[in-house]
Amino acid sequence: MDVQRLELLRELADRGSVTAVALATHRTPSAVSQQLKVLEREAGLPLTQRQGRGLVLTDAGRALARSATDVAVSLAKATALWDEFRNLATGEVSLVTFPTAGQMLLPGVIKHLRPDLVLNCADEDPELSDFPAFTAEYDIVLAHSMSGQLSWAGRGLKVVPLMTEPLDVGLPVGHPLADRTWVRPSDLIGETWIGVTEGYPFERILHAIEQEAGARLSMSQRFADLALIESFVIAGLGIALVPRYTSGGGQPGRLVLKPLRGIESERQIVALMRPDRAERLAVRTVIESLRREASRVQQSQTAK
Amino acid sequence: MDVQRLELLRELADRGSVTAVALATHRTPSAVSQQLKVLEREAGLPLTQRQGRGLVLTDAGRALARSATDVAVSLAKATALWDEFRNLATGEVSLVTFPTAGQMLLPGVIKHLRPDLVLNCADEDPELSDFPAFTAEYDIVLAHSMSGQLSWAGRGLKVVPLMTEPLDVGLPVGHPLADRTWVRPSDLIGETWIGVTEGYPFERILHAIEQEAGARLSMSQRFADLALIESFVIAGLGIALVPRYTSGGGQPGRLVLKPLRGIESERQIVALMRPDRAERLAVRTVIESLRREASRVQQSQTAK
DNA sequence: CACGTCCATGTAGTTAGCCTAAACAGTTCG
DNA sequence: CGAACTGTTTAGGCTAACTACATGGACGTG
Repeated sequence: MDVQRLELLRELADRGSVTAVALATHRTPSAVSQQLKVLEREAGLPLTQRQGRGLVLTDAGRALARSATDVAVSLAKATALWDEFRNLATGEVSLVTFPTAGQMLLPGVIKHLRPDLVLNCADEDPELSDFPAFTAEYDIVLAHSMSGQLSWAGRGLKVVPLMTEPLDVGLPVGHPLADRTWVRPSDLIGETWIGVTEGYPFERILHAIEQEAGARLSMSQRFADLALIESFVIAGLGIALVPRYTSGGGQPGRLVLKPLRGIESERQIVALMRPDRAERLAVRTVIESLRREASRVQQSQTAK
Repeated sequence: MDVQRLELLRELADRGSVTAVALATHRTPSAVSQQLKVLEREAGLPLTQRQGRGLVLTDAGRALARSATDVAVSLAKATALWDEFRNLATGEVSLVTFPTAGQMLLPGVIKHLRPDLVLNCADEDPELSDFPAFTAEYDIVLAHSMSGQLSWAGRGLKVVPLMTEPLDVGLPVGHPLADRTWVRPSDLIGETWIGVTEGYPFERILHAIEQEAGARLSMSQRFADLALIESFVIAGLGIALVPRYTSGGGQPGRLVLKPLRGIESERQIVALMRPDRAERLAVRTVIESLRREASRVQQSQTAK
């Protein structure tokens, strides 16, 4: 019933290997192994079992790891409480984001943060990696999903919605649809598309357009980087689905955005966290700042 | 943010002195003092302050102690969970009761308990001592209160209602009211009463009778022990307010119970626990058994 | 099929942290 | 004023968790 040992079990559940846990907790694998063994003896039933050269949790181990999370949460609440008493939301907070969200939100957030609260940011390509898994490494993970679709439910992570961003159709100036105020799926038949990489969330909306319009879209290129996609659109090589608030920043006036009607076309930007980390005062402060910044961006954009 | 230290702070909040904490946790006062000092240094703000020769918590200390309870609860839940996995509700559970509840419930409970779950019982006089305070010493505290009146709210204790027991008017055989099916407050004017000790919960109902009947009751004796009261009633020295399910056991047929109408005359029997202890599997098992036994008693009595 | 690699886990030695013991200091009361 | 309480300090021992190193399976490869 030792908390440190429970925490180790929890880390094992999250990271999947003794070595990874050891690395993350600044210990030798031997120390981790020993402590887990003690925990197992205390529990009186096997919590782990070998699988190949690795180690996996048993059902009992997983259940215990889950309740270890509750312990970690209440402990984090306690430390947050006394941070509030001293009212200093200080310390370091780490964050990963996908590029567009970082570009849209982070500069504003960092500008308004107290100097003694350092926010360490990094970016990752959302389609290359399992974003929820980053919650083991980073305090805050900015991720996006299509509306309604909660791809990271049930993992026991805390999900804080920050904003919903419409996805518009990006056109080059002079395009036949460029003087419309909005477009429908049926308008888009026959166009050449600059697509996103396979598996990217935008993909679903393109499929929805195909279903609605009753025709397949021709997809000439597939890119992950938004700026690259835009440059292709501007060059007249095709049209693309782009997030409204983060598009056209590089070459203003040369890219035309048209709202898409007849289909729900938006993405949700959320913050993902391990529940215990979400309780930290410094983390909560950053989240609050993110929410403010997000609504500020949304306000200023809809005002246009 | 060490759990053991938080636990110590919590104990200090509950018990009020370093020595008491040391005694309860099988340590020397020195050890407790040192750990509290470390905690205070970690917290960065004073958690305790001297008062006379004793020690009291500051506001911050109390707040931290409260969140320490949450930690203790989640930890207890974790250990309970793994006890469930091994499904052995084993170990020791301690319990205090006031005499009548113990007489009514405990034999039946202990009879149905697994032999490897030892229940250590004790009784205390409810008016002599602060019952909620016993939760520091015992896992389960059986207490009673008048209906509606929750004298132990807000202390952060877990309260589990077990049963409500009517309080009847006890009469000697041959008493003028003995052939009635029930009595009203106005019927009781002019009687001599055998009362309970000052401050006892029954007191409130006697006052309510006085208010309803519009006259003061004459109280000749004041006892705490029920059997003593009954013997006085049987001897014709007065009438008394007695709990229905636990009266007349000693000398059956010589005491007559009459329901009291026109006034709510009942007491609630509840179990009081520290919230963390309430989570222990063994404790939960005992509580469940108490509830079953209570409803069994209530069933068999109302069937008469 | 032997070899290197990658895991997890034993073993021995070191160290850090928590405890006891005993002396000390402030407060209350007879 | 001293006896009997409080809680605190200091010194020192012991437990327990860590590191370093060695061991033993499991996987992939030349």
